Amino acid sequence: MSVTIKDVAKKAGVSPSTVSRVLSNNTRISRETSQKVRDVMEELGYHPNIMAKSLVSRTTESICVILPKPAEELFLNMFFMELIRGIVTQANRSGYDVVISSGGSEQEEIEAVSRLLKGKRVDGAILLYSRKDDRVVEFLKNNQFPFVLVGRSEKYPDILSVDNDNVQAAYDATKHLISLGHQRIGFVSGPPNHIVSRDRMKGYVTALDEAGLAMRKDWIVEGEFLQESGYRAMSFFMNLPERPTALVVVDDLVSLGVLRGLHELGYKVPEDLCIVSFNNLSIAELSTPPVSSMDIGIYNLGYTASQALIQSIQHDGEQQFQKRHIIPHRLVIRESSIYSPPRPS
Amino acid sequence: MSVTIKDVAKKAGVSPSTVSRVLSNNTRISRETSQKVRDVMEELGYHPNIMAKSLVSRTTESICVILPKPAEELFLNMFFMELIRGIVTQANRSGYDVVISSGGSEQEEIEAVSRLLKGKRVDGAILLYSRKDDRVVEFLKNNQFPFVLVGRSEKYPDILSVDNDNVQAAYDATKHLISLGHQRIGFVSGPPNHIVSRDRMKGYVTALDEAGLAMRKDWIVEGEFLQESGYRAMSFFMNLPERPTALVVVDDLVSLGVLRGLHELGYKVPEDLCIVSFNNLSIAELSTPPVSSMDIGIYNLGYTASQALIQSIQHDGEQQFQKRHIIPHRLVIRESSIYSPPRPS
DNA sequence: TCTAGGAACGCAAACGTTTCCACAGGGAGG
DNA sequence: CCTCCCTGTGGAAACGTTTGCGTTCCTAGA
Repeated sequence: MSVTIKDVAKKAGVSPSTVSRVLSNNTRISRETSQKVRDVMEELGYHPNIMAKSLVSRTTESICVILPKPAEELFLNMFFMELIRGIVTQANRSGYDVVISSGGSEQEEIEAVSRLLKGKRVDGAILLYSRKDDRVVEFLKNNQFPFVLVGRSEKYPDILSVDNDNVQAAYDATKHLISLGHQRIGFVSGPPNHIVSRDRMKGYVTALDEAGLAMRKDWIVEGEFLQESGYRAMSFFMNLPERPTALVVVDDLVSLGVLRGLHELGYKVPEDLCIVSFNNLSIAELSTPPVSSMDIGIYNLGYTASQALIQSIQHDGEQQFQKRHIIPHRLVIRESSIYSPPRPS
Repeated sequence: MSVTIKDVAKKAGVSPSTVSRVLSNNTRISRETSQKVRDVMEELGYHPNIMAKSLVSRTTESICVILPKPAEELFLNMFFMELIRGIVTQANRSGYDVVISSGGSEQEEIEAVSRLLKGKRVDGAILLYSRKDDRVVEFLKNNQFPFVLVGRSEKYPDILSVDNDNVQAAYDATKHLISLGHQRIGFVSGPPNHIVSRDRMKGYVTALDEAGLAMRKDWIVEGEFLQESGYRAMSFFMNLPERPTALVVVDDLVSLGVLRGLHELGYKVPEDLCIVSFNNLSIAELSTPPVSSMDIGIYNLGYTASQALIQSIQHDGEQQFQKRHIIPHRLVIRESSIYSPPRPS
């Protein structure tokens, strides 16, 4: 049927082992033989059978990435796609393939990952989410499978992971507003049980502290990572007797809600309220007005995760590699935060 | 090392062949034997080695999807992710895995697909884009590899493909504006060499024709699938002596540009201009105001593509299956088009 | 009682690689 | 001149399955 290593061997007048060695760039093969074999491979249109190779070499040169369950998916599409691009690009560059698996329930995820890893279809896995007490992490850890987590696990701080320094990022974002002269800065947060909400809140508070500004409980609102959260926060904030002049918002999507809320209430951004948000998804740039956002290097997160995983696969056992990778963030300043409030009397 | 079919056989007191037959739900295995084998598999934590299986059965039970080159990627992330979700969900449901491959140049794409298909890593491929004279399509066709195209190929109309009826969709969108009483309707198109631009333009023109409305060349603007295009189109349209009261816009992203342009010029949507656009990406819902958009069932496109491909893989040769699949569209009406113009004098 | 045929299972050959071991030939060192 | 090592190559086993064919046993029909 298709042309095998034996066909090439026969035609080139060598043994299959020699052809195999040419394939793997083995030294100890003479220049001439090597070239002759390569010519024959070209001539016959030979492509090595990856399955056969994997079977004997016990390595598949591919990794899998588990998409989180679809519950909270919709608005995260841009985020994931960017991440996947980073992962796939790096993996391909290292000669690895990427298998995508969609998670349903946590149990289904475990079954999928189990089938892929125990069935030796992939050499390792990338996990895209850190829920609290993640059983998938536990499963992978117990079975000694190579894997990397994009995000942070509170329960297992020592596992291979790639993440941002969210505390510092929020600190920087807040600092930016302070440097513009804002003294009354609010915070629209995400769900309090999410580690990222807590980290960003922490950075916000630290920055205020350091600047000697008051941290006011009524200027902090918790919600979901949804547009509605931002929308609702506005009707709350803008009805306060004393209002903030600037806002740190935990996510771009929430910012969109903030923007709409302000628009409906007749307020202007940035004149009435300055906004800095997080993640720098494309919607941050596309909204009216464009909103300043903390770029967290999503592509880079994926790229680095892939790199770290493959490294840990290839140098199995050696523990000298870095466990936690921190991807740098960078504030992208746009219209929503280019206004300084009038000096307080 | 890991537990194989032989271990199970030994422990269950049967031959490897029997275990294999249990695995494939072969009849002619007695209930008791089958159950005993299953118990042992459970007990030993057996997982079949997918590579070994593929090697002998000559089928990998996986497909690949080729992401288009990153040039025009950025704003398409949401689109692709949704598509991929559909693909992966259906594939997994059919017991298939999905390998993602990122295209660089067209040549690189061919090499990737060649390696995956000739190397027998995957059984078929999904192509996500129809450029004109696509060499990848040609390559797959010539090599008789199973594949499906999401979109339409002008050069090869007879290949397996999944697409929308863009002519009809544009017709429906335009009709919607007409039924609101609009008589002066413009069209913001994409690149004229894109098949989708032409199809949508055609539907727009047909609807106007049918309603006896004038098709005016100066109310049609061609551009890119970019926000800037919409933005520029506005400074053009709104300076016209006679302006349209409604606009059909070829893509949600372009609509965002339109929205921003109008905002800056001080016009209001929908009072000054109604907008209907295409694709119904999440940004259409999240913008201010939310814009009416023709939902083209992106997830469904992916799901159906995957289904069609797997079907064609499994029933190789039999030609009785549908070649072109059309995914239904559905207009989602939002604020941007809930205004009827004053009756013309 | 004999035989045909079906049900349940075992044997062994593939699938296309990689890799350990063996081996031939040649040059260098003693 | 003999041995040793090194270079370049071939032989063959192994990786973990599937599957065609063969075998055994049992039942039913003649």
